[in-house]
Amino acid sequence: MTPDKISLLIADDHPLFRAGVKQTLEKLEPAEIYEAEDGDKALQIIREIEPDVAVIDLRMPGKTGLDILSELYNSGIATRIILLTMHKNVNYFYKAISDGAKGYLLKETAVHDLIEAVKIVYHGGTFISSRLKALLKSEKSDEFQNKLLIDSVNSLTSAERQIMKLLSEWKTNCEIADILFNSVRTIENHRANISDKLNMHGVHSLVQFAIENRELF
Amino acid sequence: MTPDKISLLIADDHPLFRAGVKQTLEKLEPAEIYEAEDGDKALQIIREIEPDVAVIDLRMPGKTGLDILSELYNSGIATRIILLTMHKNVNYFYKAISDGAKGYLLKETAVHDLIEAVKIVYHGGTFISSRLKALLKSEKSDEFQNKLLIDSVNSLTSAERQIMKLLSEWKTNCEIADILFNSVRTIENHRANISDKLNMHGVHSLVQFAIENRELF
DNA sequence: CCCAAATTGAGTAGTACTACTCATTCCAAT
DNA sequence: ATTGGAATGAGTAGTACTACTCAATTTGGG
Repeated sequence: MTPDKISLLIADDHPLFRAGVKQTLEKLEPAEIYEAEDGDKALQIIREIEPDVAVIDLRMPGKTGLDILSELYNSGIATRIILLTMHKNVNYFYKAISDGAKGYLLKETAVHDLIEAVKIVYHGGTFISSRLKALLKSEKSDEFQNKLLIDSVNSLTSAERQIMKLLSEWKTNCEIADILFNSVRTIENHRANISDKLNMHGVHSLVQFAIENRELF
Repeated sequence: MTPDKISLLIADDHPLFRAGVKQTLEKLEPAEIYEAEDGDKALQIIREIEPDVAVIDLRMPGKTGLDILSELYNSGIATRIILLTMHKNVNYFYKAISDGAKGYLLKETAVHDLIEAVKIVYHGGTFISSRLKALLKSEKSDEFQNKLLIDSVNSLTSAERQIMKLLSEWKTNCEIADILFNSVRTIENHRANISDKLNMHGVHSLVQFAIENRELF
Protein backbone atom coordinates (compact mmCIF):
# COMPACT_ATOMS: atom_id res chain seq x y z
CA MET A 1 0.00 0.00 0.00
CA THR A 2 2.70 2.43 1.06
CA PRO A 3 5.77 1.76 -1.05
CA ASP A 4 8.23 4.02 0.78
CA LYS A 5 8.54 5.19 4.35
CA ILE A 6 7.04 8.66 4.58
CA SER A 7 8.60 11.39 6.70
CA LEU A 8 6.03 13.59 8.39
CA LEU A 9 5.71 16.85 10.29
CA ILE A 10 2.88 17.63 12.69
CA ALA A 11 2.49 21.29 13.64
CA ASP A 12 -0.13 22.26 16.20
CA ASP A 13 0.12 24.37 19.33
CA HIS A 14 -1.99 21.98 21.32
CA PRO A 15 -0.09 18.98 22.76
CA LEU A 16 -3.13 16.73 23.21
CA PHE A 17 -4.30 17.24 19.66
CA ARG A 18 -0.75 16.70 18.36
CA ALA A 19 -0.62 13.42 20.28
CA GLY A 20 -3.88 12.31 18.71
CA VAL A 21 -2.66 13.11 15.21
CA LYS A 22 0.66 11.38 15.89
CA GLN A 23 -1.06 8.25 17.16
CA THR A 24 -3.23 8.15 14.05
CA LEU A 25 -0.34 8.73 11.66
CA GLU A 26 1.81 6.01 13.25
CA LYS A 27 -0.51 3.52 11.56
CA LEU A 28 1.26 4.53 8.35
CA GLU A 29 4.54 3.27 9.80
CA PRO A 30 6.30 6.45 8.73
CA ALA A 31 10.08 6.85 8.53
CA GLU A 32 9.96 9.72 11.00
CA ILE A 33 7.43 12.03 12.64
CA TYR A 34 8.65 15.50 13.50
CA GLU A 35 6.62 17.82 15.71
CA ALA A 36 6.39 21.59 16.01
CA GLU A 37 4.37 23.58 18.55
CA ASP A 38 4.40 26.88 16.67
CA GLY A 39 4.61 28.25 13.15
CA ASP A 40 8.23 29.37 13.28
CA LYS A 41 9.51 25.96 14.35
CA ALA A 42 7.35 24.30 11.71
CA LEU A 43 8.83 26.51 9.00
CA GLN A 44 12.35 25.84 10.28
CA ILE A 45 11.84 22.07 10.21
CA ILE A 46 10.34 22.16 6.72
CA ARG A 47 13.26 24.22 5.40
CA GLU A 48 15.96 22.11 7.08
CA ILE A 49 14.55 18.59 6.85
CA GLU A 50 12.06 18.88 4.05
CA PRO A 51 9.71 16.09 5.20
CA ASP A 52 7.45 14.48 2.60
CA VAL A 53 4.17 15.68 4.09
CA ALA A 54 3.41 18.30 6.74
CA VAL A 55 0.12 18.40 8.63
CA ILE A 56 -0.23 21.96 9.89
CA ASP A 57 -2.80 23.72 12.04
CA LEU A 58 -4.17 26.87 10.45
CA ARG A 59 -4.21 28.97 13.64
CA MET A 60 -0.94 28.82 15.57
CA PRO A 61 1.18 31.20 17.60
CA GLY A 62 3.97 32.81 15.57
CA LYS A 63 3.29 32.06 11.95
CA THR A 64 -0.09 30.67 10.94
CA GLY A 65 -0.49 27.77 8.53
CA LEU A 66 -1.40 30.28 5.82
CA ASP A 67 1.78 32.27 6.53
CA ILE A 68 3.85 29.12 6.13
CA LEU A 69 2.16 28.29 2.83
CA SER A 70 2.80 31.72 1.36
CA GLU A 71 6.42 31.74 2.53
CA LEU A 72 7.02 28.32 0.99
CA TYR A 73 5.21 29.13 -2.26
CA ASN A 74 7.63 28.89 -5.21
CA SER A 75 10.49 28.10 -2.84
CA GLY A 76 11.25 24.77 -4.52
CA ILE A 77 10.72 22.88 -1.28
CA ALA A 78 9.07 19.54 -2.03
CA THR A 79 7.18 19.16 1.24
CA ARG A 80 3.46 18.83 0.53
CA ILE A 81 1.27 20.61 3.00
CA ILE A 82 -2.07 19.57 4.50
CA LEU A 83 -3.86 22.26 6.49
CA LEU A 84 -5.97 21.40 9.52
CA THR A 85 -8.52 23.75 11.00
CA MET A 86 -11.67 23.81 13.08
CA HIS A 87 -12.98 26.88 11.23
CA LYS A 88 -15.47 26.36 8.44
CA ASN A 89 -14.53 29.71 6.87
CA VAL A 90 -14.44 29.06 3.13
CA ASN A 91 -12.17 32.07 2.52
CA TYR A 92 -9.40 30.31 4.44
CA PHE A 93 -9.87 27.30 2.18
CA TYR A 94 -9.59 29.32 -1.05
CA LYS A 95 -6.56 31.17 0.30
CA ALA A 96 -4.89 27.88 1.25
CA ILE A 97 -5.51 26.25 -2.11
CA SER A 98 -4.40 29.33 -4.04
CA ASP A 99 -1.20 29.31 -1.96
CA GLY A 100 -0.41 25.70 -2.83
CA ALA A 101 -1.93 23.58 -0.06
CA LYS A 102 -2.38 19.95 -1.14
CA GLY A 103 -4.96 19.11 1.50
CA TYR A 104 -7.52 20.87 3.66
CA LEU A 105 -9.10 19.07 6.62
CA LEU A 106 -11.63 20.09 9.24
CA LYS A 107 -10.53 18.98 12.70
CA GLU A 108 -13.93 17.51 13.41
CA THR A 109 -13.59 14.91 10.63
CA ALA A 110 -9.81 14.57 10.80
CA VAL A 111 -9.86 11.23 12.64
CA HIS A 112 -11.64 9.74 9.64
CA ASP A 113 -9.79 11.45 6.83
CA LEU A 114 -6.24 11.94 8.03
CA ILE A 115 -4.63 8.66 6.94
CA GLU A 116 -6.27 8.76 3.53
CA ALA A 117 -5.39 12.43 3.09
CA VAL A 118 -1.70 11.85 3.85
CA LYS A 119 -1.54 8.86 1.48
CA ILE A 120 -3.21 10.74 -1.36
CA VAL A 121 -1.17 13.88 -0.90
CA TYR A 122 2.07 11.88 -0.62
CA HIS A 123 1.31 10.33 -4.00
CA GLY A 124 0.80 13.73 -5.59
CA GLY A 125 -2.95 14.16 -5.20
CA THR A 126 -5.05 16.62 -3.28
CA PHE A 127 -7.55 15.97 -0.50
CA ILE A 128 -10.41 18.13 0.74
CA SER A 129 -12.70 17.39 3.70
CA SER A 130 -16.00 16.08 2.34
CA ARG A 131 -17.84 18.23 4.88
CA LEU A 132 -16.09 21.29 3.51
CA LYS A 133 -16.93 20.27 -0.05
CA ALA A 134 -20.57 20.16 0.97
CA LEU A 135 -20.19 23.60 2.50
CA LEU A 136 -18.66 24.95 -0.71
CA LYS A 137 -21.63 23.73 -2.70
CA SER A 138 -24.25 25.13 -0.30
CA GLU A 139 -26.18 28.27 -1.09
CA LYS A 140 -24.21 30.16 1.52
CA SER A 141 -21.05 30.36 -0.53
CA ASP A 142 -20.83 31.30 -4.18
CA GLU A 143 -17.57 29.75 -5.42
CA PHE A 144 -16.89 32.44 -7.97
CA GLN A 145 -17.59 35.27 -5.53
CA ASN A 146 -15.27 33.74 -2.97
CA LYS A 147 -12.40 33.33 -5.41
CA LEU A 148 -12.82 36.96 -6.45
CA LEU A 149 -12.81 37.97 -2.80
CA ILE A 150 -9.53 36.14 -2.17
CA ASP A 151 -7.99 37.81 -5.21
CA SER A 152 -9.09 41.15 -3.77
CA VAL A 153 -7.62 40.31 -0.37
CA ASN A 154 -4.36 39.29 -2.06
CA SER A 155 -4.29 42.68 -3.82
CA LEU A 156 -4.20 44.56 -0.50
CA THR A 157 -0.99 46.49 0.15
CA SER A 158 1.06 46.01 3.29
CA ALA A 159 -0.30 49.21 4.88
CA GLU A 160 -3.81 48.03 4.15
CA ARG A 161 -3.13 44.58 5.64
CA GLN A 162 -1.70 46.20 8.75
CA ILE A 163 -4.91 48.17 9.19
CA MET A 164 -7.07 45.06 8.70
CA LYS A 165 -5.01 43.30 11.37
CA LEU A 166 -5.62 46.17 13.80
CA LEU A 167 -9.31 46.34 12.89
CA SER A 168 -9.55 42.64 13.73
CA GLU A 169 -8.35 43.60 17.23
CA TRP A 170 -11.27 46.03 17.57
CA LYS A 171 -9.02 49.07 17.27
CA THR A 172 -10.67 52.35 16.26
CA ASN A 173 -9.30 54.67 13.55
CA CYS A 174 -7.88 56.96 16.23
CA GLU A 175 -6.08 54.12 17.99
CA ILE A 176 -4.72 52.81 14.70
CA ALA A 177 -3.48 56.28 13.77
CA ASP A 178 -1.67 56.50 17.12
CA ILE A 179 -0.12 53.05 16.72
CA LEU A 180 1.11 53.69 13.17
CA PHE A 181 2.08 57.35 13.82
CA ASN A 182 -0.25 58.49 11.05
CA SER A 183 -3.01 61.04 10.73
CA VAL A 184 -6.53 59.75 11.30
CA ARG A 185 -7.25 60.97 7.77
CA THR A 186 -4.66 58.56 6.39
CA ILE A 187 -6.31 55.63 8.17
CA GLU A 188 -9.70 56.77 6.90
CA ASN A 189 -8.34 56.89 3.36
CA HIS A 190 -6.80 53.43 3.65
CA ARG A 191 -10.09 52.09 5.01
CA ALA A 192 -11.97 53.64 2.10
CA ASN A 193 -9.54 52.03 -0.35
CA ILE A 194 -9.91 48.64 1.31
CA SER A 195 -13.72 48.89 1.29
CA ASP A 196 -13.41 49.74 -2.39
CA LYS A 197 -11.22 46.72 -3.19
CA LEU A 198 -13.40 44.30 -1.21
CA ASN A 199 -16.60 45.97 -2.45
CA MET A 200 -17.90 46.58 1.06
CA HIS A 201 -20.21 49.29 2.35
CA GLY A 202 -21.73 50.31 5.67
CA VAL A 203 -20.55 50.89 9.20
CA HIS A 204 -19.67 47.42 10.42
CA SER A 205 -18.80 45.47 7.31
CA LEU A 206 -15.06 46.05 7.26
CA VAL A 207 -14.57 45.38 10.98
CA GLN A 208 -16.75 42.28 10.69
CA PHE A 209 -14.75 41.00 7.72
CA ALA A 210 -11.45 41.71 9.48
CA ILE A 211 -12.57 39.81 12.58
CA GLU A 212 -14.15 36.84 10.79
CA ASN A 213 -11.15 36.46 8.46
CA ARG A 214 -8.31 37.57 10.70
CA GLU A 215 -5.99 34.78 9.59
CA LEU A 216 -5.95 36.29 6.09
CA PHE A 217 -4.04 39.38 7.24
CA MET B 1 -15.11 2.86 43.40
CA THR B 2 -18.51 3.42 41.87
CA PRO B 3 -21.12 1.99 44.22
CA ASP B 4 -24.17 2.39 41.98
CA LYS B 5 -24.72 2.35 38.26
CA ILE B 6 -24.86 5.92 37.02
CA SER B 7 -27.31 7.04 34.35
CA LEU B 8 -25.84 9.61 31.99
CA LEU B 9 -26.84 12.06 29.29
CA ILE B 10 -24.46 13.32 26.61
CA ALA B 11 -25.63 16.39 24.71
CA ASP B 12 -23.54 17.69 21.82
CA ASP B 13 -24.47 18.56 18.27
CA HIS B 14 -21.39 16.88 16.88
CA PRO B 15 -21.71 13.08 16.40
CA LEU B 16 -17.97 12.36 16.40
CA PHE B 17 -17.38 14.24 19.62
CA ARG B 18 -20.42 12.56 21.19
CA ALA B 19 -19.01 9.19 20.24
CA GLY B 20 -15.69 10.06 21.87
CA VAL B 21 -17.37 11.14 25.08
CA LYS B 22 -19.56 8.03 25.06
CA GLN B 23 -16.58 5.74 24.58
CA THR B 24 -14.79 7.41 27.48
CA LEU B 25 -17.80 7.28 29.78
CA GLU B 26 -18.44 3.62 29.09
CA LYS B 27 -15.40 2.89 31.26
CA LEU B 28 -17.63 3.85 34.18
CA GLU B 29 -19.97 0.98 33.28
CA PRO B 30 -22.99 3.24 33.56
CA ALA B 31 -26.56 2.02 33.86
CA GLU B 32 -27.54 3.87 30.73
CA ILE B 33 -26.14 6.53 28.41
CA TYR B 34 -28.68 8.78 26.73
CA GLU B 35 -27.70 11.07 23.87
CA ALA B 36 -29.10 14.33 22.55
CA GLU B 37 -27.99 16.27 19.47
CA ASP B 38 -29.56 19.59 20.41
CA GLY B 39 -30.58 21.62 23.44
CA ASP B 40 -34.30 20.97 23.22
CA LYS B 41 -33.91 17.20 23.17
CA ALA B 42 -31.42 17.41 26.03
CA LEU B 43 -33.89 19.38 28.12
CA GLN B 44 -36.68 16.94 27.27
CA ILE B 45 -34.61 13.92 28.31
CA ILE B 46 -33.53 15.58 31.56
CA ARG B 47 -37.14 16.43 32.44
CA GLU B 48 -38.54 13.01 31.53
CA ILE B 49 -35.77 10.65 32.61
CA GLU B 50 -33.83 12.72 35.11
CA PRO B 51 -30.44 11.02 34.61
CA ASP B 52 -27.89 11.28 37.42
CA VAL B 53 -25.35 13.33 35.48
CA ALA B 54 -25.63 15.24 32.19
CA VAL B 55 -22.59 16.25 30.14
CA ILE B 56 -23.73 19.14 27.98
CA ASP B 57 -22.02 21.19 25.30
CA LEU B 58 -22.26 24.92 25.92
CA ARG B 59 -22.92 25.90 22.27
CA MET B 60 -25.66 23.85 20.64
CA PRO B 61 -28.46 24.47 18.19
CA GLY B 62 -31.79 25.18 19.85
CA LYS B 63 -31.10 25.78 23.51
CA THR B 64 -27.52 26.30 24.68
CA GLY B 65 -26.08 24.61 27.74
CA LEU B 66 -26.53 27.88 29.62
CA ASP B 67 -30.19 28.05 28.58
CA ILE B 68 -30.73 24.53 29.92
CA LEU B 69 -29.06 25.42 33.22
CA SER B 70 -31.21 28.49 33.76
CA GLU B 71 -34.41 26.63 32.84
CA LEU B 72 -33.59 23.83 35.27
CA TYR B 73 -32.51 26.15 38.08
CA ASN B 74 -34.78 25.68 41.10
CA SER B 75 -36.86 23.13 39.20
CA GLY B 76 -36.23 20.39 41.74
CA ILE B 77 -34.71 18.12 39.11
CA ALA B 78 -31.84 16.15 40.61
CA THR B 79 -29.74 15.79 37.45
CA ARG B 80 -26.29 17.30 38.03
CA ILE B 81 -24.94 19.13 35.05
CA ILE B 82 -21.40 19.28 33.70
CA LEU B 83 -20.81 21.87 30.99
CA LEU B 84 -18.36 21.23 28.18
CA THR B 85 -16.96 23.97 25.96
CA MET B 86 -14.02 24.82 23.76
CA HIS B 87 -14.26 28.50 24.65
CA LYS B 88 -11.97 29.87 27.34
CA ASN B 89 -14.37 32.74 28.03
CA VAL B 90 -14.40 33.14 31.81
CA ASN B 91 -17.78 34.91 31.72
CA TYR B 92 -19.40 31.70 30.51
CA PHE B 93 -17.84 29.91 33.44
CA TYR B 94 -19.16 32.38 36.02
CA LYS B 95 -22.59 32.33 34.41
CA ALA B 96 -22.64 28.52 34.45
CA ILE B 97 -21.61 28.26 38.09
CA SER B 98 -24.06 30.95 39.19
CA ASP B 99 -26.79 29.00 37.37
CA GLY B 100 -26.02 25.78 39.21
CA ALA B 101 -23.54 23.88 37.02
CA LYS B 102 -21.66 21.23 39.01
CA GLY B 103 -18.79 20.91 36.54
CA TYR B 104 -17.10 22.98 33.84
CA LEU B 105 -14.71 21.31 31.39
CA LEU B 106 -12.71 22.60 28.45
CA LYS B 107 -12.99 20.24 25.47
CA GLU B 108 -9.24 20.26 24.99
CA THR B 109 -8.62 18.62 28.36
CA ALA B 110 -11.86 16.65 28.50
CA VAL B 111 -10.25 13.30 27.63
CA HIS B 112 -8.19 13.58 30.81
CA ASP B 113 -10.78 15.00 33.16
CA LEU B 114 -14.10 13.58 32.09
CA ILE B 115 -14.21 10.35 34.10
CA GLU B 116 -13.00 12.04 37.25
CA ALA B 117 -15.40 14.94 36.75
CA VAL B 118 -18.42 12.65 36.38
CA LYS B 119 -17.43 10.62 39.47
CA ILE B 120 -16.92 13.70 41.61
CA VAL B 121 -20.09 15.41 40.44
CA TYR B 122 -22.12 12.21 40.88
CA HIS B 123 -21.00 12.09 44.51
CA GLY B 124 -22.10 15.65 45.12
CA GLY B 125 -18.89 17.54 44.42
CA THR B 126 -17.93 20.09 41.79
CA PHE B 127 -15.22 19.85 39.14
CA ILE B 128 -13.49 22.62 37.21
CA SER B 129 -10.93 22.19 34.42
CA SER B 130 -7.49 22.83 35.87
CA ARG B 131 -6.60 24.81 32.75
CA LEU B 132 -9.57 27.08 33.37
CA LYS B 133 -8.60 27.46 37.04
CA ALA B 134 -5.20 28.68 35.87
CA LEU B 135 -6.92 31.09 33.51
CA LEU B 136 -9.09 32.42 36.33
CA LYS B 137 -6.01 33.18 38.41
CA SER B 138 -4.12 34.88 35.57
CA GLU B 139 -3.80 38.65 35.37
CA LYS B 140 -6.22 38.75 32.46
CA SER B 141 -9.28 38.08 34.58
CA ASP B 142 -10.09 39.73 37.87
CA GLU B 143 -12.41 37.29 39.64
CA PHE B 144 -14.34 39.99 41.45
CA GLN B 145 -14.78 42.10 38.34
CA ASN B 146 -16.06 39.12 36.37
CA LYS B 147 -18.60 38.16 39.01
CA LEU B 148 -19.86 41.74 39.05
CA LEU B 149 -20.08 41.67 35.25
CA ILE B 150 -22.21 38.51 35.30
CA ASP B 151 -24.50 40.08 37.91
CA SER B 152 -24.86 43.06 35.59
CA VAL B 153 -25.60 40.82 32.61
CA ASN B 154 -28.21 38.99 34.68
CA SER B 155 -29.82 42.36 35.51
CA LEU B 156 -30.49 43.09 31.83
CA THR B 157 -34.16 43.21 30.87
CA SER B 158 -35.60 41.10 28.06
CA ALA B 159 -35.65 44.02 25.63
CA GLU B 160 -32.01 44.69 26.45
CA ARG B 161 -31.08 41.03 25.96
CA GLN B 162 -32.87 41.03 22.63
CA ILE B 163 -30.78 43.97 21.49
CA MET B 164 -27.55 42.34 22.65
CA LYS B 165 -28.49 39.24 20.66
CA LEU B 166 -29.02 41.35 17.53
CA LEU B 167 -25.80 43.30 18.15
CA SER B 168 -23.96 39.98 18.32
CA GLU B 169 -25.22 39.38 14.76
CA TRP B 170 -23.60 42.65 13.63
CA LYS B 171 -26.95 44.39 13.25
CA THR B 172 -26.92 48.21 13.27
CA ASN B 173 -29.30 50.34 15.35
CA CYS B 174 -31.39 51.04 12.24
CA GLU B 175 -31.70 47.35 11.39
CA ILE B 176 -32.58 46.49 15.00
CA ALA B 177 -35.23 49.23 15.02
CA ASP B 178 -36.75 47.77 11.85
CA ILE B 179 -36.73 44.23 13.23
CA LEU B 180 -38.33 45.19 16.55
CA PHE B 181 -40.70 47.79 15.02
CA ASN B 182 -39.26 50.49 17.25
CA SER B 183 -37.86 53.95 16.75
CA VAL B 184 -34.09 54.18 16.35
CA ARG B 185 -34.18 56.44 19.40
CA THR B 186 -35.58 53.61 21.49
CA ILE B 187 -32.74 51.32 20.45
CA GLU B 188 -30.24 54.08 21.18
CA ASN B 189 -31.73 54.51 24.65
CA HIS B 190 -31.63 50.78 25.37
CA ARG B 191 -28.03 50.67 24.21
CA ALA B 192 -27.16 53.57 26.49
CA ASN B 193 -28.84 51.79 29.42
CA ILE B 194 -26.95 48.56 28.68
CA SER B 195 -23.63 50.41 28.43
CA ASP B 196 -24.50 51.97 31.77
CA LYS B 197 -25.24 48.65 33.46
CA LEU B 198 -22.12 46.96 32.04
CA ASN B 199 -20.04 50.08 32.62
CA MET B 200 -18.87 50.26 29.02
CA HIS B 201 -17.86 53.25 26.94
CA GLY B 202 -16.73 53.94 23.39
CA VAL B 203 -17.81 53.01 19.90
CA HIS B 204 -17.06 49.32 19.67
CA SER B 205 -17.20 48.07 23.25
CA LEU B 206 -20.83 46.97 23.35
CA VAL B 207 -20.77 45.21 19.96
CA GLN B 208 -17.49 43.55 20.93
CA PHE B 209 -18.94 42.36 24.24
CA ALA B 210 -22.11 41.11 22.55
CA ILE B 211 -20.09 39.13 20.00
CA GLU B 212 -17.52 37.71 22.40
CA ASN B 213 -20.20 36.70 24.92
CA ARG B 214 -23.10 35.88 22.61
CA GLU B 215 -24.07 32.75 24.55
CA LEU B 216 -24.98 34.95 27.52
CA PHE B 217 -27.94 36.51 25.73
C1' DC C 1 -55.68 48.88 42.64
C1' DC C 2 -51.24 50.79 42.88
C1' DC C 3 -46.46 51.37 42.34
C1' DA C 4 -42.02 50.44 40.49
C1' DA C 5 -39.87 48.79 36.70
C1' DA C 6 -39.82 48.35 31.87
C1' DT C 7 -40.63 50.07 27.40
C1' DT C 8 -41.01 53.50 24.28
C1' DG C 9 -39.80 57.97 22.41
C1' DA C 10 -37.48 62.61 21.87
C1' DG C 11 -33.97 67.02 22.29
C1' DT C 12 -29.41 68.37 21.91
C1' DA C 13 -24.59 68.25 21.35
C1' DG C 14 -20.62 65.91 20.22
C1' DT C 15 -17.68 62.00 18.30
C1' DA C 16 -16.60 58.39 14.89
C1' DC C 17 -16.91 56.73 10.52
C1' DT C 18 -18.37 56.90 5.41
C1' DA C 19 -18.12 58.59 0.79
C1' DC C 20 -16.64 61.06 -2.30
C1' DT C 21 -12.72 64.34 -4.42
C1' DC C 22 -8.03 66.01 -4.61
C1' DA C 23 -2.81 66.65 -3.74
C1' DT C 24 1.98 65.58 -2.38
C1' DT C 25 5.81 62.61 -1.71
C1' DC C 26 8.41 58.41 -2.22
C1' DC C 27 9.97 54.24 -4.23
C1' DA C 28 10.65 50.67 -7.45
C1' DA C 29 10.52 48.85 -12.10
C1' DT C 30 10.93 49.65 -17.09
C1' DA D 1 14.71 59.50 -16.40
C1' DT D 2 10.08 58.54 -16.29
C1' DT D 3 6.05 56.53 -14.71
C1' DG D 4 2.77 54.21 -11.96
C1' DG D 5 1.64 52.36 -7.53
C1' DA D 6 1.85 53.14 -2.65
C1' DA D 7 1.65 55.96 1.33
C1' DT D 8 0.49 60.05 3.32
C1' DG D 9 -2.71 63.84 4.17
C1' DA D 10 -6.80 67.11 3.64
C1' DG D 11 -11.81 69.27 2.30
C1' DT D 12 -16.52 68.59 2.60
C1' DA D 13 -20.87 66.60 3.42
C1' DG D 14 -23.52 63.19 5.37
C1' DT D 15 -24.61 59.04 8.38
C1' DA D 16 -24.24 56.32 12.68
C1' DC D 17 -23.51 56.16 17.29
C1' DT D 18 -22.57 58.27 22.08
C1' DA D 19 -23.76 60.83 26.12
C1' DC D 20 -26.37 63.17 28.55
C1' DT D 21 -31.48 64.84 30.00
C1' DC D 22 -36.48 64.33 30.06
C1' DA D 23 -41.15 62.15 29.69
C1' DA D 24 -45.38 59.29 28.41
C1' DT D 25 -47.22 54.78 28.40
C1' DT D 26 -47.41 49.95 29.53
C1' DT D 27 -47.06 46.08 32.48
C1' DG D 28 -46.46 42.82 36.12
C1' DG D 29 -46.39 41.69 41.12
C1' DG D 30 -47.82 42.70 45.86
